[in-house]
Amino acid sequence: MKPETDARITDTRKKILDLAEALMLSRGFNAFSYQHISAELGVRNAAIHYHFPKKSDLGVALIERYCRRFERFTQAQAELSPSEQLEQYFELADRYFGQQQICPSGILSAELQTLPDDMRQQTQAFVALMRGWAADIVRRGRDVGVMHYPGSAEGMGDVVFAAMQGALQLARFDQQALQSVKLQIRQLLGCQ
Amino acid sequence: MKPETDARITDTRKKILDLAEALMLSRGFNAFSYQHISAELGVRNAAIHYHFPKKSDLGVALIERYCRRFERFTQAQAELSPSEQLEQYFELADRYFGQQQICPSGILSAELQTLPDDMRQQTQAFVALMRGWAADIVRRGRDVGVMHYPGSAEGMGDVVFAAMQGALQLARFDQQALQSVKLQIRQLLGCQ
DNA sequence: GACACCTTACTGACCAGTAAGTAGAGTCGC
DNA sequence: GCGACTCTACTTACTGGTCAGTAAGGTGTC
Repeated sequence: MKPETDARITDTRKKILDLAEALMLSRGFNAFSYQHISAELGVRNAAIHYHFPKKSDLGVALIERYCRRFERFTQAQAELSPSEQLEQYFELADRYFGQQQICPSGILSAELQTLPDDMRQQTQAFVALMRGWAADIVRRGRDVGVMHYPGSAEGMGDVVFAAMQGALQLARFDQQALQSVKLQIRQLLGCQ
Repeated sequence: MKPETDARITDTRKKILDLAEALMLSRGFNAFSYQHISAELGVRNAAIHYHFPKKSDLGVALIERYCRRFERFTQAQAELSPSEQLEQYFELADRYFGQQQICPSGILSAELQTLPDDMRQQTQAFVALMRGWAADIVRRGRDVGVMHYPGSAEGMGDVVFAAMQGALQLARFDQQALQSVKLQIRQLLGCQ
């Protein structure tokens, strides 16, 4: 009966978000239902609706959390070198892969046409964040002389971002594809 | 009453496949129903089930058609130079983009976890085809001296394939992303 | 007694899939 | 050249399941 043991900290809302996140990244937003969450959580369907009245509310909350998390992620490694930042991004992808998941921007853009309007706008903001960050890394990498590539930093950032998103999807068929793409990007950037 | 005028050629089965293809590439396989097709076609729902008893039959037929079409596509340009072949692949992506669609391998790998088994296997074969072809182009490009890149042809092929798949998804938010990625890939390969 | 956080119980929409019937066109025996 | 048969390509009518979403009630806590 210690106050630490009754896990008040982990409230239902957060559990819902965590479960929804895992479901979205493996099955897609349209392909999971409130039933999937409530069954796993041991509550009734309507409990989910209490926290997130519409499914799009849940979706928007998910993407907002991604944005916040991603901004914390980039801020936390603002002091790292560009090549270290690139490796951090690769590790992020490894984590998704380890859980049979794909990139959130990947699933969201694939399903974009069927997403509710509010989710679509949030997705756009999230993709812009990730895209801008990839461009930042390779721009600063070239500025400090550790990365070398032709063309613009925006173009190279887009290639890195798109290739990693594609690689996570490719990795669903061939486990080695992710490693292969990571290695090739390092070589294309001339770092390591 | 000429025998040519009563368009017997365009049979329902092909119309179903064409409509299903467009729906899958824009909405995804799980997000379209037989209703979508039958309403557009002016027939009843069960008419679709006559041609494709299960939805997975329709899905498998779709991917099989992709495989056949893609093999014809690659055979037709076997004589072209590697850089011309690359441009042909880019034009393929442009066509998808022009119809607000994404790459079939993109949507199928995103939805993979929710696809029926037979579709999953077909998808794997299709992805292997496209992936092998991308590697072939850059391998032959390097062999004849018009493309230059570090690392293996397989790695570079994977990057090109994954980047183009990702670029089509990115292009749903920013129209210029596709052009940007295409240009950057050309520059990375040192051709043009 | 007010509020947060659930519950039970329900609605209406949509979905894949099935069963049975039918219209028309082609084929065969005679 | 005509009825009987058969096959293709549908139709109508239905089932059972899943879904998001709602309304109203309960329960514990402050």
